[in-house]
Amino acid sequence: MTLLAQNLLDAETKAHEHEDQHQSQLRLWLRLLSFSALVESQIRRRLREDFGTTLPRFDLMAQLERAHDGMTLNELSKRMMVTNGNVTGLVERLVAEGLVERRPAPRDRRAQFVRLTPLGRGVFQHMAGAHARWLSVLLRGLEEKEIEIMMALLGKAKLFARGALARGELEIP
Amino acid sequence: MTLLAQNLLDAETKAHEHEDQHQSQLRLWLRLLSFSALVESQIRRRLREDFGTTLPRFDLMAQLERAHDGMTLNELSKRMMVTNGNVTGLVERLVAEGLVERRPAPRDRRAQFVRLTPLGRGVFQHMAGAHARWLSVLLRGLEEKEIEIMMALLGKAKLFARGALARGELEIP
DNA sequence: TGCCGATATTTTAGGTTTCAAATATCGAAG
DNA sequence: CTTCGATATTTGAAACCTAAAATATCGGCA
Repeated sequence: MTLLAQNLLDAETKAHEHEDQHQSQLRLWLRLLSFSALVESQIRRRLREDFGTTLPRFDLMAQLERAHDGMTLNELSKRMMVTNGNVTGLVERLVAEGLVERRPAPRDRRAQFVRLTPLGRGVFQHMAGAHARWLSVLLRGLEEKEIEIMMALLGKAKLFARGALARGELEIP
Repeated sequence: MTLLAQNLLDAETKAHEHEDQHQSQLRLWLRLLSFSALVESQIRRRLREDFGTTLPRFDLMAQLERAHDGMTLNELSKRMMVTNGNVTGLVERLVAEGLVERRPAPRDRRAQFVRLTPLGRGVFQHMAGAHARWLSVLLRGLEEKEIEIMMALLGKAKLFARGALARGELEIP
């Protein structure tokens, strides 16, 4: 038997050994997705009905609210975990609505800073309060202790996932 | 003091009483979002690089794979938790790729059944295997026991959220 | 100074998503 | 049988999102 064939067989065996684990991981992922889809759809609906805005716009404003002096588009896209081109369009619309303003970065003529206008800040604070209340309803099922457990597990999972990605474990397996 | 003003004050007091809880619920939600965004972006990338497809297409095929006789577009949109119009377009593209086929529903001329073609079934099984392996890497941080805990907590949270929604607790608060 | 790889942003093309309006059909009540 | 509210789907407009190419600038190095 060739070494390659041996390795393939090993892999096959290993795969079967861990198939149950695969199953439960898949089920967890699907459950997580369906829960977050449920919550997200309600938040989107409420943002639209109550404030005439969208979740991506709210997210962008939430990022800006913490940085009083604003931040660069690039940093914004990293924090929001979306592409640069996406942020360009979002900022465009928020500027058109008067909620956000752009200004050139002081030392770097490639970059520009973007920040909330006073209007934007006021509007956001309203929305953030409502947002927190909606979440308090939608997550009512979990007690404080359970929230802590879940926070810890998600934190651990994320840490390991980042590690695996950094080691390239997801590539060409 | 008017009744309205009294109610508003009560609401205000209540809000402050529960503010810590609000905080932890918000933090949990953000952590859940950031973890699922991380996993999702990797799965999207892998589906594109390895199979030249997208997550929504994969999701649609995954729904169809369980129903051998196919299902109606409406049922599909409910299970995927997306709008009807969305499904129309997705099915259109999958039909064009030869992975899915439509046929009129037997008794209802408004509806049509949609199902995987044999090609679609074969392609999906390949993708599903890879998908499970990616998840096994991305969720490696959680032990079997922890997965069970998280499954239970998510299930509970979802149940309560559905209940709250059914009782209209998210409306005009 | 002038070149060059890296970084910040925009643009382009295609796909995804939503809502609301339009179309077609169903099923039941009169 | 006819009408009418409900259901299944499609269409249209606008937004969101991505990847990849294009543009502009930076910063270091010869």
